[in-house]
Amino acid sequence: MTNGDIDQTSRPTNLGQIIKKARTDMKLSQREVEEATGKEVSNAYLSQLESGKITKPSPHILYALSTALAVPYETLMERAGYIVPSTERPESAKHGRAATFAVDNLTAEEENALLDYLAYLRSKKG
Amino acid sequence: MTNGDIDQTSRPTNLGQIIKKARTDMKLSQREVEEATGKEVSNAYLSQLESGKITKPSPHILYALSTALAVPYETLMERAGYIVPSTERPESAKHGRAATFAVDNLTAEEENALLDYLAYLRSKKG
DNA sequence: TGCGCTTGCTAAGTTTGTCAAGCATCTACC
DNA sequence: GGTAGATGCTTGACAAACTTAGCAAGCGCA
Repeated sequence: MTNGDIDQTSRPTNLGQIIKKARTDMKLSQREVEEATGKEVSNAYLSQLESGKITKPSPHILYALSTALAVPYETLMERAGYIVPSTERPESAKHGRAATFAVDNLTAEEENALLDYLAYLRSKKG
Repeated sequence: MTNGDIDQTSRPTNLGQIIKKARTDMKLSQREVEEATGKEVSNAYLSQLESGKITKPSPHILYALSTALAVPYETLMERAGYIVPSTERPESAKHGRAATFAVDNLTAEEENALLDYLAYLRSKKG
């Protein structure tokens, strides 16, 4: 339909094709996958996923599929357009300096004192 | 309303409370958070999140909030009930409380001021 | 030929995240 | 008093995820 001809044999790029390829590679039917996920993903829904009618299934669904189809969870998450936590962040000092505080295991009192102080600093600055 | 009295000062356990505490700790209004996320999270939606009316916001939303509120993305994902890929078992320190400062939005001055203040606090206490 | 079973798919419905608009309350300043 | 702005919250609408029931084509088998 909306679907032109996509090279099914080479490496698939969108989520639906990844799922479909993984499933057919394992020689499973859609209903078998439904079983394999413990009914967490219905065969009807799987069909919609593979045909691209659903573009962003919830991580829960993706996790079930990742285990049933032996595809890494992160891959599916990424392909669904979700931001994948940690797992290497290229540059962005991000944790660099922040770690100073993180590593330092603050006590609750210290945390509160620092937060108050920070609020004070910022209020001063406007 | 539906909300009994929940100890707001101690460490919150559900998503809404985590978000609310992070926001109030930073002394931001809901509309300021909306701005801070570049309008990716509306103040109306934020209100529903904090009050627990929404239990599973999309990872996209959680990511925006994590950066705006300086709370680790993984924490929010976990609290929203999503499975977090890889990333060691949370068993150990992780950052729990210190992460409140996760601090990619501390300026260098603020960081130094806070570190000095922390050193001062600890020297006082022995 | 007909029956049973499987496979992939779709049509229709429910649920839920998300937003725009607007209301109620509080503060502050005239 | 009045009115202006900020803050938290609710409401109504829409879209997208997800479910349930069921259909059409294919298979083997008596």
